[in-house]
Order: sequence, then C-alpha cells, then structure tokens
Amino acid sequence: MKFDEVDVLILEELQKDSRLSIRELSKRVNLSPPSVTERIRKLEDNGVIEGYTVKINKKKIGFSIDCIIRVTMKNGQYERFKTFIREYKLSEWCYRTAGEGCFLVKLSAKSLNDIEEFVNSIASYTTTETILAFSEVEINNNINKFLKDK
Amino acid sequence: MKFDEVDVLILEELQKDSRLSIRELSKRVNLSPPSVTERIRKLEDNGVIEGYTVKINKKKIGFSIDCIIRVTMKNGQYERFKTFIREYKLSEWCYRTAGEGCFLVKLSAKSLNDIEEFVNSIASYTTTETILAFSEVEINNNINKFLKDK
DNA sequence: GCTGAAAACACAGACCC
DNA sequence: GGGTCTGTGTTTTCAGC
Repeated sequence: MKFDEVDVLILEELQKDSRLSIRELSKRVNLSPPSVTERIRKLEDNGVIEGYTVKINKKKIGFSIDCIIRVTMKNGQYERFKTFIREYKLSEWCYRTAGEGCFLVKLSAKSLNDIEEFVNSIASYTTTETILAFSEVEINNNINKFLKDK
Repeated sequence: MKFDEVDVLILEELQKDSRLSIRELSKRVNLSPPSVTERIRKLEDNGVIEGYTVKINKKKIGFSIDCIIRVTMKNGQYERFKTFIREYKLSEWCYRTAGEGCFLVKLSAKSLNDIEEFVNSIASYTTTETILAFSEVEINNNINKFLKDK
C-alpha cells in the first residue's frame, strides 16, 4: 500500500492519543479535516489500523505481578492448550514458539498463588518454566522509530 | 479506588473502540453523558486509564517476524542495556526478569537478518537466546475477563 | 486535495432528586 | 451519587469544486 510521511504523522498522533478530534489532528498534520478523515479511512480499510483502544493500568486494579511462562506440551496437545489459554482469566498474550518449549504466555496476576494455580491447572499435560518479571523497561514504541532511516 | 460495574462497562467499550463519542458511550451504558464524562475523568485521574491509542498491524507494514530474546548480561551492565533497548528500532517491550537470564525482549523484525544484527550489536556484553514466534494465539483481553467471578 | 453550511456533539452552569 | 435543561462553541459530515 501507499504510505507517506503524513500517514505516519497521523499514526503517531493517534498512538499518543486516539481520542483526538479529527479537527485537532488536521491542525497537527497541516491538512483539512476531510482529508484526514479520508486517510484514516484508508488506513483502516488496508488493515494498518486495526482499532482504537484504551490503555488500562493493571497494577492500579490489583494485578501487580507480571510473569511470562514457557509451556512445553508433554503429548502434543496444542489445540487443547490454545483453547484453554484464549479465555484463561489472567492471560494477556501467547505465542506459539520455535526452540525450547512450545508456547510463551504472559500472565497478569494478583498474587503468586494465582500463578501456582495456573501451573497446576495445566500440569497434567505440560511442563512449565515460570519467569517472573521484576519490572518493565519502558520502551519508545512510536511508530516512527520503526519506520525511520531506510 | 471505588470501581463499579458501570465503570467496567465503560472500560470495556473504550477497549473495543476508544474513539466512541461520549454520547454513544452513554447510550451503551445507560447513563447520561455528563455522568459518563465524570466517570472517565475519575478513571483517568486515578491512573486506571493511562491513555488512548491506536492498534497498528505491524505485519501490514512489513514487520512480519515476531521474536522474543532472552538476554543475559556477562558483566552486570544492566543500565547500558536498558538505555540501548529503550530506543532500539525494533524493540516492542522489555522486562527485567528473575530466573535464568536478565531481560526478556520482544522484537518485531522484517527479516532474520534484523535479528542477527540485534544479537551481534549486544554480543560483546551479553549472551542471548532467541525464541522465534511461529504465530500469536489470539487472547480475549476484555477487561471483564480479569474482573469477573470474584 | 479544499471549502462551506447543516447537523451532531461536547461542555459548563444552574437546578433538582 | 445521579439526572435534566439550556446556551455556547466546536466538530463532523456531506455536497460541490
């Protein structure tokens, strides 16, 4: 798809605040409101923009422990695990991985007990390695970081 | 903080589409627009709502490889690595971890060559284990999943 | 890509339950 | 805590260029 600097500017501004009005957005990128609307529509149609969401601070609502768990299937029951993890109440993301282990899962938990429960609940058909996160290193995720210097 | 079902409903709707107007939001949660505005303001002030952002599909803009790298420092140069990773052009998130390894880093890359470059660039003071992601398992991240059944 | 006018919306104040 | 009304200014949308 076509994709110019103005599109990147729009994505940057929406990344910082997706509730910005079209009007304010149009001022920041020096275009008229209808033009900005049209560009956003195209980015949505192309699937570059998947949606707009709110960032919720999980720590503020009691989920103070982040951990990543490496899950290895004992008997190749991949689909069983996938079905389970999609709706598991503490799961945030999950990747099917190459190398040691079969899945990498991120949990957001209230206590270590939550994590023990998780591990126990899949222990019959998996083995696990639990990696506790001490802290998160804040990363610059501005889309421009990925696209510049080419 | 206080936190009732209506607050959860508001967060759910904003999670699905943060560009909703206050009016539309108020219809969906059966409250008047001023009340919804006030609740959102409180959620923002309390830090539960950290911000509003756009979901960008990285695959659509050429970043088709996801990988997670376990980084171990040879000489404890944690700050050096943190400073590096914060602005590294392919990094998406990073955790300081307990257990084997010191950091877990997620990269979004265009090619395996990108990943080789990353590993090479920190090889002098770290050792790494690269975990390629075959695919992502789509997780239900509705905030209600975390809060229900208590 | 732009403008311009009509319709929809957000916000603030005053007031009440 | 919640709701309404009303006024003001802003924003979106759509037609036409």
